[in-house]
Amino acid sequence: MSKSGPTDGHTQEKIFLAATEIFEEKGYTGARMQEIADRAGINKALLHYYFRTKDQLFMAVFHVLLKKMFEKIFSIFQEDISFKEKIRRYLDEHIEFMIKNPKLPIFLLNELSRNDSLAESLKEMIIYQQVREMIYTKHAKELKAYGIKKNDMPQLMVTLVSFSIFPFAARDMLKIVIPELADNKKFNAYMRERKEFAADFLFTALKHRKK
Amino acid sequence: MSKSGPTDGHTQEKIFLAATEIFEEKGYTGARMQEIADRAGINKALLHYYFRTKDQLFMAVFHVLLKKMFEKIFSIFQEDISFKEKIRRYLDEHIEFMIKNPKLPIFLLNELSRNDSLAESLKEMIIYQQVREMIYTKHAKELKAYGIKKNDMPQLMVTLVSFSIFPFAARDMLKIVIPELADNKKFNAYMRERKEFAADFLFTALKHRKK
DNA sequence: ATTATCTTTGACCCGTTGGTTAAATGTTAT
DNA sequence: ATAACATTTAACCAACGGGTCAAAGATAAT
Repeated sequence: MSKSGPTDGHTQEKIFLAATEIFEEKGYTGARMQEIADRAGINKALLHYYFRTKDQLFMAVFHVLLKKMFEKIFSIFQEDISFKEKIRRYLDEHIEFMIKNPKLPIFLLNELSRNDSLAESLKEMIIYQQVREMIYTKHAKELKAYGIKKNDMPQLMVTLVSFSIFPFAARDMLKIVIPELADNKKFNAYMRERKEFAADFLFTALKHRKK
Repeated sequence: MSKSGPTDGHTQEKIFLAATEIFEEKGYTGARMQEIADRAGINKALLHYYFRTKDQLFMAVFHVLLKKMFEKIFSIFQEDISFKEKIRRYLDEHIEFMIKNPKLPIFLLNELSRNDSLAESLKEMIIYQQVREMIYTKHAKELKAYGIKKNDMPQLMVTLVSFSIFPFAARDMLKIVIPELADNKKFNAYMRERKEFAADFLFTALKHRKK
C-alpha cells in the first residue's frame, strides 16, 4: 500500500523543492519556515531535522540556483565553436533557460545585493577569469577583425548579458510600461524575438564600430 | 536654546528619510519599524503617529522613489531636441542619477516583483503610452531614416534602458565576475564610459541595421 | 522478537515585531 | 492663566517566527 504522504522516502527533495519555490517567490527575509514546511507537506520540526536552520536551507538552495544560472552561461563559452556562434548559442539557450525560470534573475540579484557574504559562494566558481583569457586567445582573429581589444570586453560582456537577463529582472516594470508584455505568452514570444534582435544588433554594431 | 532631538519640527521628514534608507537597504520584508525609528532618532510610537502602519510608510516611500526614477526617464524624452540628442541626454542624466542612487534599481525591481499590487501605483503615471506616440510622430523623419518601425520600439526601448539600469541592478554579480568593478570609483568610471559606449553602440547598430 | 537507529510529529519556548494606549510634555489660541 | 490641540514617550500586548524537545512510528540489524 503506497501512501503519498511522508515516508515516501524523498522527503529531502520535497523540502528542497518547496524551499526553492518559496525563497524564489518571497526572498530570504520574506520566506517563512512554516510555509516551506506546508508546501512540502511536512511538519516544521522535520524541516529543521533535515536542514538545521533557515540559513542553512537558504544557502543550499541559493548555491544550487546560482550554479544553475552560471553553468548555463559559461559552458557555452567553452565549446569549440566560433565566437559568433557562441554568442548566438548563448542568447538562445540562456533565454530559453530563463523562460523556464523567470523569477531566478531577480531573486539572485536581490539576494546578492542584500547579503554581501553570499558573494563568497560565487567566488568559488570564478571560471570567468579563465574564460575571459580563453576567449581572447582562442578567438584572437575574430576579435581582431572586429577591432575588439581586451579593454573593451567588460562593456561588451555586460551588454551581451543584459540583453537576456534584464528583461526578466525588470519584467514587472516593463509589464506596466509596455502593456503588450503583460501577457505571459506574448512576453515569451517577445524574448524569443529578442534572441535574433540582440545578435543582429550586436554584430552590426561590432562590424561598423569606430576603432 | 536649540536642542537637536525631536521637537525640531521636521520630524516627518526625518522619518521619511530614515525609512527611505532602511527600505532601500533591506526591502519591505527585511526592514524593521524599530530600526527606522532608531535611525530617525525617535520613538517607535511616534513613527506610528505619523504613519499609521508599516504598509502606509512603505507605500509613501515607494511611490516617491518610483516617481523620481520615472520622471528622470520621461522628462528628457519630452524635451524639444533631436531623437539622437534625447538618447545621449537620457544616458548621461540617468546614469548620473543612479550613481547618486545606486541601490534604487534593485530595490524597485525587487519590490515590484514581490508585490503585484505595487504595479498599480505605477499605472497612474503611464505617461509612456503618450511618450511613445509622441516620439513616433515628433521624430518621424529621424526614425524613418533609421528604418525604425513602430513595431521595433519595444526591443529598442528595452535595450536602451537596460544599458543604464542593468549594471546597477546586477552590480553585486558583476563585482565578482569582473573584479575591476568591485571598487566604487572604478565602477562609477566604468558607468561614465558606458554613456558614450552605449550611445555609439546604439547609433552604429541603428545606422547599419538590416531593414 | 528485540534492540538500535532513523524519521516524523505535536506541543512548547522565547525573542521579535507591528501596533496600541494612556499619560506627559509642548504649543497655540483666547 | 487656561483651555484646546498637537507631539512625544514609556510601557504594554498579541501574534508571529525560528528553533527545540520528548515521545511516537518506522526500519534495519542481531
